[in-house]
Parts: sequence; C-alpha cells; structure tokens
Amino acid sequence: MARPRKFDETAVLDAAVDRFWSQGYEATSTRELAESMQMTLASIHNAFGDKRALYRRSLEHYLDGSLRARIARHEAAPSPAAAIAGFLRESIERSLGDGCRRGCLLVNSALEVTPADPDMRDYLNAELTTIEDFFRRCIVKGRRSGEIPDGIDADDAARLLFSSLLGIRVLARVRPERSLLEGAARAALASLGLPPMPDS
Amino acid sequence: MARPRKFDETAVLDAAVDRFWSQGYEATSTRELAESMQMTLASIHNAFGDKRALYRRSLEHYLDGSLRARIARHEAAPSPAAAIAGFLRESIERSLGDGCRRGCLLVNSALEVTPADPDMRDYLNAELTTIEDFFRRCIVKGRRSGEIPDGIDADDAARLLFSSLLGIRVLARVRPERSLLEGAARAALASLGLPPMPDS
DNA sequence: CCTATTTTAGATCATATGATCTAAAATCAA
DNA sequence: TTGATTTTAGATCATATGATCTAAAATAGG
Repeated sequence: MARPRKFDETAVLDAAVDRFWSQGYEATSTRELAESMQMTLASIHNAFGDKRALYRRSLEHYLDGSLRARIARHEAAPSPAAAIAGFLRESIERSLGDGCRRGCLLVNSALEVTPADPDMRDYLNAELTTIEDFFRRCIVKGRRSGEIPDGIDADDAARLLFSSLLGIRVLARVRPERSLLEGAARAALASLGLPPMPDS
Repeated sequence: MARPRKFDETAVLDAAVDRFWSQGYEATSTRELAESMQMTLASIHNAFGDKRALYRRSLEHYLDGSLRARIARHEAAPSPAAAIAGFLRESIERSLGDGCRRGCLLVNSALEVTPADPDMRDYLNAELTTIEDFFRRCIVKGRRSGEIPDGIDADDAARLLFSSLLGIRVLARVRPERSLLEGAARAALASLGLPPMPDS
C-alpha cells in the first residue's frame, strides 16, 4: 500500500539510546542523532516525532530490552536472596564493564530530564518502582520461606536496597571503583542478613 | 587604581547556582545566566571566564556554603552516631523542603557534567569523598567509644551510607516522598546498629 | 587635572539547533 | 499500468547559543 521503511527500528533506536546514554538529552543534537541512526531528520521526525518523543521512545526501548528482562531473569533464581544478590552483582558488573562510565540511562534520565516534565517523571517513577517492588517481593518471599532473617521492616529494607542501587549507579559514572561499588552492595546485603553476592 | 565592581560576588554566584541547580548545565543559557545575575555577558566573561568556568565557580560556591559547613556542624554533635543520623535527617529535610525538586547540585553535576571532563570529575570526586570520609570517621570513632556496635567492615559501612545518601538525593528529584526517603535512611541506620534519626 | 586600569554596556559574529518544507522515490491495491 | 500512500533526501527557516569586540564609564594614584 505504501513505500516500506528502509531502516530497522531496533537498530536505529539502539543508536539513539547510545547517544542519549553517552551524552544526555540536552547535549545530544538532532543532527548527531540523525547521523548515528543513519536517517535523515525528516525520517526521524516522521517515524518518532520530535526530539523529546524520540528520547521517550529510546528510553522505553532501553528499558524493554534491559530492565524488565533482568528482573524477570533474576526473580527466576532458585532463591529470593540469590535474586537480590544476583541483581546487584549484575548491576555492578554492568557499571564497571562500561569504559564510557555511562551508568544507567534510567537513573541519568531521572536526574536530567525530570524537572519540568511531569509525564516523563511519572513514567520514570513507574519504571523505578519496578525495581523497588522487585526488592520488596524478594524480601517478603525470602522471609516467608525462612531464608531471609526477620529484622527491619520489609518496605524499609527494599527502600534501602533501592536507594543503594541508585547510589551505586551514580558512582558508576563518577567513581567506578570496584571496591567502592562492591563495598556498598556487600554492606547492604550483610546488614539485611542476606548472603553475599556471587563472584563476578 | 581602577573602576570598582558594581556586583556583589556572593549574590551573583547565588543566582548562577540557582539557575544551574534548577535546570542543569546544558539547559541553562548564558543569556539566562546574565539576566539572573543582573550582569552583562561581557562582565560575566570578564569576571568568571566562559560558561564552563562559571559552572565550576558556582559549584564551588554552592559547596563552600553548604557541604563543608554541614559536615563540620554535624561532626561537632555530641556523638558520632548522632552526627550520621543528623546529617541524613538534614539531607532529607532539604530534599523534601525544596518544592522545585532540585536535589543536590553536587549529585546532579556528577551525573550531567562528568562524562568528558576529567578535571571536573576529579573535583566532584574529591568533594564526594568528603562525605564518604565523614561517614567513615563517624563509624570508626563511634566503634572506638563503644557507641556503635561492631559488625560490617567500617569502610563498607561508610560506603553503604554514602551510596544510600546518593540514592536518596536521586529520589529527591524524581520521587520526593517522605516515606521513601526516610525509609531508606531508617533502614541504613538500623542495619548498622545506629540510633534512629532525630524527628524532623 | 590627568592618566592608567578595570569594569561596564550594547552590539555583533559565526555557528548550532530544533523543526519543517518540497519534491523525488518506492511500494501495493486496483 | 496507474494512482494512492508513505518514506526518503536535501535544503531551508527562524531562532538560540557561546563567545567576543568596541567604546564609554568609573575609579585611584600621581
């Protein structure tokens, strides 16, 4: 019925994610995006809308291909405690393995894009809450099975893991030292009576 | 010997901090800065250099008037445990008290400005380490006096407090809910055997 | 008073930016 | 084949941006 698209949506969104992730929203120009995506500005505008809309799509693409799958994968681990520890371990390895120190696009977005964009903030919060909820589910489940000792309120324990993870992701950008990131995660786990992370 | 400056350096840097803090580095234009600071672009350039240099000066101004004094004030508290709890309490109240959700300029800078600016990164790291060191000193001192129970390695305990604080500052921007911020801090303190924060 | 020195004010430069327009190209249903 | 429809390609618009230039203004020492 009409001319077919020449570009691969996954590939061009991967490229957009890479630019936004490396440089942030404001510091990435539309022309740079066009070059990375190997599309013209008109094609991008036609397919995704303006820059803000493309950012939103890129973030969704990033999260669809990363966060949700990671949570599901770790939650399928043999034990809830292992799920938490495995998730933290993977977050640290991703942070340290990225020589560009890009951190986590979700966390970066929370700090850069938020201020005057309530829609984006709601979306970011929904995604962030996914992580918090994952931690809470694991804590509750592990306590019910006796694997995780009782102690601090389960909501607060999840909040602690959550805020530590965000902090680790901040440090991944500015001070990506293994001892620092692992130390924070190690302390969070030990303080909640959880087993240590698996080796890297 | 020469024409005297008409502007008050503290006042104009306060104004610059306000803009950078609210909008970030990239999203703040030099003209907007000039208007907020009530100076011409030429005067700003003459007094502070280019935009990047002004940002650096603004950040220094912010930290000189905020971070160092806060650490010193809390470290003068009657006990090291109270110093930690008081610092967290104050960080949370500052976060919740700011209707603009600006978070902490130091943390915001760590995420936005870092990537390709090693000088800035080193500076940010030095300032961030100030906080980590503060936590570590308090832990060590409190354990020596018996006020803080032994347990996790002191370095790791400091890293946990540090990363949680950074996470709280991230959440302050995107999800400034008292229950969330306090819950994370409460759990961090309790898990290290520290007394709870003072009431707000 | 006068001169050296620094700060101001306003204009301006060269470029970058986000967004859009026009027209050609490519497909598929009829 | 034809015509409707969508995507491309390239140019372009209006504006915003960081930075700088020129000249006037304001002070203190001589």
